[in-house]
Amino acid sequence: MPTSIQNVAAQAGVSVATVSRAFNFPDKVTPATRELVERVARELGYVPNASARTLRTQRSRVLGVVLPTLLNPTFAECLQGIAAAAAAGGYAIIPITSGYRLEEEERAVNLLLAGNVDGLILVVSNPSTSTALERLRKAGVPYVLAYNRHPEHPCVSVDSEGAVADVVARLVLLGHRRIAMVSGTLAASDRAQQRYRGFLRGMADAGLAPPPLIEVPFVETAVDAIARTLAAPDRPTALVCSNDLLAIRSIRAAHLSALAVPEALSVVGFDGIALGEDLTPALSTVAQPNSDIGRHSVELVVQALAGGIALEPDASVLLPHVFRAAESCANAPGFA
Amino acid sequence: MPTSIQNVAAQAGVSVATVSRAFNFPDKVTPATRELVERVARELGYVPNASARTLRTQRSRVLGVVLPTLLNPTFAECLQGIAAAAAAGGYAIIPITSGYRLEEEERAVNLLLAGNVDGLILVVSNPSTSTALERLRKAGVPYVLAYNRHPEHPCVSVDSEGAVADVVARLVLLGHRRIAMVSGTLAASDRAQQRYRGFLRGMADAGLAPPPLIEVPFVETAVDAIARTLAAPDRPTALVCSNDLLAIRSIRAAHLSALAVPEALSVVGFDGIALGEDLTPALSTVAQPNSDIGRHSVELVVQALAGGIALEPDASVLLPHVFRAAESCANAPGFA
DNA sequence: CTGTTAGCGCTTTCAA
DNA sequence: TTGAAAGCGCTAACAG
Repeated sequence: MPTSIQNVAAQAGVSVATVSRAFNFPDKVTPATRELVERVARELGYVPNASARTLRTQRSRVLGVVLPTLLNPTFAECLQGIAAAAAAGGYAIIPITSGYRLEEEERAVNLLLAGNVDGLILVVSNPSTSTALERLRKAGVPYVLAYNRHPEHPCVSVDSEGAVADVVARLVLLGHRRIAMVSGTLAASDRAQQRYRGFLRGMADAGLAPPPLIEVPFVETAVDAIARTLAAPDRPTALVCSNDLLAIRSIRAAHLSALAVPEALSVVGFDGIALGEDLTPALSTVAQPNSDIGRHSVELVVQALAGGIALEPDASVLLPHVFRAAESCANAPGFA
Repeated sequence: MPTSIQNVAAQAGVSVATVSRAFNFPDKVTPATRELVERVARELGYVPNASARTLRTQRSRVLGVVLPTLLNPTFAECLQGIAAAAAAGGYAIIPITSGYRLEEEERAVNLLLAGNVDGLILVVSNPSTSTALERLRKAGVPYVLAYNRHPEHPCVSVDSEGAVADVVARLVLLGHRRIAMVSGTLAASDRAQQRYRGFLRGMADAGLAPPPLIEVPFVETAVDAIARTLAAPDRPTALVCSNDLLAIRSIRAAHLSALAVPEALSVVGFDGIALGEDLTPALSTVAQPNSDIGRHSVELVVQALAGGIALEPDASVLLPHVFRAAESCANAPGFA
């Protein structure tokens, strides 16, 4: 039975307005009154009712977060950053996962909007095809996309395309010529598309013909699919993976194919999940500042909220990534 | 500018009560009225205001979740189960991470309570020392502990102690005699304590003297600490790890010590994170039904909520675990 | 079956 | 500096 402001007021012998002020504008009441109210409130275990406050002020001080999944540590790390920044700004968060499904993204946005969130951070499958974003814009609720990149939306991301092109260039320098890319379903993610584009560009820049993309729709069959490619006589000597989880599965596929990593096969990931550094072999990867992406996203919407201004696409920011060179990547076999 | 029930009523030419009924008790209005209301609501993009509803009904249909961290896939997997079960029961969730810190656990509970959650699922460091639980019980909000195990609280967990004792027995059967345990700070987690107890029991049952616990307080130094133990001439031939993340680091430590896993060193984890199956070597581990633990926890509090009854400690349930035999564990060196 | 109305707990003018 | 009172959007008696 939560105590209400009424009880505190009665017990303290002041009006509810005074109790409210004592909490929200401590300077607008006499120090004596304030202390009295605070003491009584503490004694009664009074906690302001968030719903009532939200209803009255039309601000919930809650941020909604829509993520594909928490099972990929990338997003878990990002969420950690979001949570920290939100807390620092006096906001609570309510995260919902969409499982990379469009209708779930929409459901999540609806749920969050109904829940009176003041703003949203979201990672969508593909901004171009997202119906949820349209609804969001119409609702007039500030939002920013994390990881996604799109000219019509405010985004916090890294240059995925450039990063992968660089990776290819590095591999070429290490003597690799047969370089293949491993990706999840391209259609399901704008990031996968950007990364693949970077792969194609990198190969073109090196004057190499890109082999067919190894597209693995289901994680369950990923290892098999990759192993199949590794069984070919002209198998690649290096695999560029669209994310770290795929890189880990690539390493497993190599193992099952009796190929040593990195001696017989180099593997490079993308994301920079913390776990990658503890693996054996340690994962070479394009490390994104996952936590910062979250933090920065929050800061953008909090600023918009504070200023009462809309968030425009030109608020977008590209955060720096770094290539984390580690054991899973080395010279091509036979390369001096 | 979210449309209110008033607007829908006016536009449809009915009273607000009718609109409310059309949404909450569709059978209590004429089909014609219901369709009219639904159509108008859709046209106006009406979404019921959650805060107003909560304020009025005193039920938020929101469950609070307190977890140590999402960076450990164990809890991310559990949260996935929680989210699914909550959604199925018509509840939203708001998860908060506590970073294994007591004061954060308390902060989280306070925040959640202020946020009007109807019930809570929590994973605390140690139920015995948790001040948050006392506050919770007093608040009269139904809650259940996940993973924790304590006679005075309703808990959903596995028999950690028995599981580890079994692991030791298995290792002994494989010829291992020098078996050591790797754990995080014992004081920080009741699970770590239970698992260690299981280790001691397993060793005692086998008539073996347990070597000192390898306690690694900080993840950053875990690999070094473990490697140090592996450098000793009477180094263990098997490592029982209190969780999968430690097992992964143990494998890395072995690698840095030029010890092959499992040929020179067997490593067994605990938790059963999905990733473990894709690693090389694939992780031997005590697999907990992480998702089910979450699901089951939710079901307990939802039932309590529905029945209006308190949740007693005797509602606790022990879920089955399975030993997942995989590549990281094998015969002791030289054992036929 | 439908409408009127009180009030959930809080903030915020407006007066005193 | 403080208090009285209106009202945020909704649901649930209670009437009709």
